[in-house]
Amino acid sequence: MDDRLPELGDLEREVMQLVWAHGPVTAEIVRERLPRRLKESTVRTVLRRLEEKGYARHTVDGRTYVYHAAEERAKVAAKAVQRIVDWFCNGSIEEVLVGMVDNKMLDQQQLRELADQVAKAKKVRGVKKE
Amino acid sequence: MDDRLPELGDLEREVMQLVWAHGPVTAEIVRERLPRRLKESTVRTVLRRLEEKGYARHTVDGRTYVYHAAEERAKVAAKAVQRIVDWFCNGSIEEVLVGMVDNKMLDQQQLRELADQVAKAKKVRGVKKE
DNA sequence: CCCATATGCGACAGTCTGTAGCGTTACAGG
DNA sequence: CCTGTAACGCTACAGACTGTCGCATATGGG
Repeated sequence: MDDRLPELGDLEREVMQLVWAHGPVTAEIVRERLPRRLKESTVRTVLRRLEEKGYARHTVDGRTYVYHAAEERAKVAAKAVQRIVDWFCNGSIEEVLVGMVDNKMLDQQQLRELADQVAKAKKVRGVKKE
Repeated sequence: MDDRLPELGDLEREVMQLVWAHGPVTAEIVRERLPRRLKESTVRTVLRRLEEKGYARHTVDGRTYVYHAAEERAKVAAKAVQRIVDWFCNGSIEEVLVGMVDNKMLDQQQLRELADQVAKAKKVRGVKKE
């Protein structure tokens, strides 16, 4: 439940982005959407690795594999951030936020708004899982 | 001013952690502090690569190299987080925070406190840079 | 002036990633 | 029922990155 997903390469990340963006996709769909033109086998290999790494799963439709994300994008991002925090800041999220403010990546007001938005978002979704 | 530092391997990260923790350090110091016992040359290679990657710098004391962090730990962490956000959330930090709340990595109250702490921290340090 | 020592360089194996060819298997139509 | 086509997984392979060193070289201190 708290598995550490392996990191992704550039292409792998691009593909995952597509998987997240457009719902379930086939290798062919991914291939079409990708900027660079790759061979089908290449795309399929990436998809397979993505599944091995735990980022995606597939179901079978006829003889076609349909891939869908194994975890929500936000969740994966959150885990990645968590890892960064653990590595560089002894788990202190605060330190990172401070660093971001220092770095002009966001300011206090923005941060405060985020706190509100998050609270709101949670309320809207309700007690989703439980 | 907004350079993307390359990612670090496990050992490299451990070493950087030491550089950040104890002020300027020599290869020997790092070697002693490291859990696993490595050869001096190994440590020096890592330090050199760290410098090549832009994470550290060195000054010379007699015939000894003294390494010190090129950038604050919090700043590097912030950049790393920023990259994650760009990759997975189209730059929406909010989405990540929501994900972290969802994942029970932190709750709204905590987030609100963070906002306060950050604001406070900034005030304490004053208008440092500018 | 010489030696001990700290340095950089080059090397090497193991792993990860991008990229793809190929043999195999399984629907779909004749 | 047989066969062609299409989708699949497997294996491969070169290039980068990393962890680990050994070694020839340069240099400061006594």
